[in-house]
Amino acid sequence: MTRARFDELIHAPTRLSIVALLAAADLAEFKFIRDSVGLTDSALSKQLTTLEDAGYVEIRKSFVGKRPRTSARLTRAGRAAFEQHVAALQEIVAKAGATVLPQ
Amino acid sequence: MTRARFDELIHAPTRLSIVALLAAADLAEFKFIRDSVGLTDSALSKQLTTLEDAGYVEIRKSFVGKRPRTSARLTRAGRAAFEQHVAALQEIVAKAGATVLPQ
DNA sequence: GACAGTACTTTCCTATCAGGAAAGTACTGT
DNA sequence: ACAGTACTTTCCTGATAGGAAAGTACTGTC
Repeated sequence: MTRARFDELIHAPTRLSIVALLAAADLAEFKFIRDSVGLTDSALSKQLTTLEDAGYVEIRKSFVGKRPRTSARLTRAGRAAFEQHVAALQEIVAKAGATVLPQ
Repeated sequence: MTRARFDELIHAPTRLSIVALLAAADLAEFKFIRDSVGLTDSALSKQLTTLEDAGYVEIRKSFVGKRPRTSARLTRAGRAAFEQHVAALQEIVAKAGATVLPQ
């Protein structure tokens, strides 16, 4: 069972979207994330750096043909932090009459 | 079924705690909330005002003997907003492999 | 009657943070 | 040479949170 730990870094709305997206998508491209969460390039770049600095996200630079392509994926720590945060939300919310269950 | 609507006002960590507490407790006293969420008087007072201004919380001033006592409770709108926000969290999180279910 | 105490509320201030715009980097393609 | 792609970094602004302290309005005590 994943223990509950509220994570302010993950909780922030845009980062929650990003992390949940990465948790679902495994590996996601910069533009796909940007469009999914509705940010500008600069804003997403900074959020990804924040997540990378926290050790939650790994940034992969590769080439598609000759064009650079940046992708992101959750690290093991990032996935654990996300799961723990969801568990923390569950604890908060469960008392109020709803449940957050890991599948 | 409650429709999903992400609510930034409710999402902020301390207000999420306050609203979830009120959703569970029905009517809660100032000091109880303050100690539960770990805020100073001033910080809690401001958060309650914010929630009241949003129409999510009703502040009740009463007397216990001669001493003033402030209590808070969710309004119907506040409860609905909380439930919709939980549903929005479910939508975000569900894609990632977990579920938020209303009970 | 002055002063301490209770129960908050409001004001003041600081620190943080988020996001857009614009400029910068590095390379590709015409 | 110049435009374009794909970001990254810098600059700036606006919003917010929270503590400290002062303010308000009573109550209770010496």
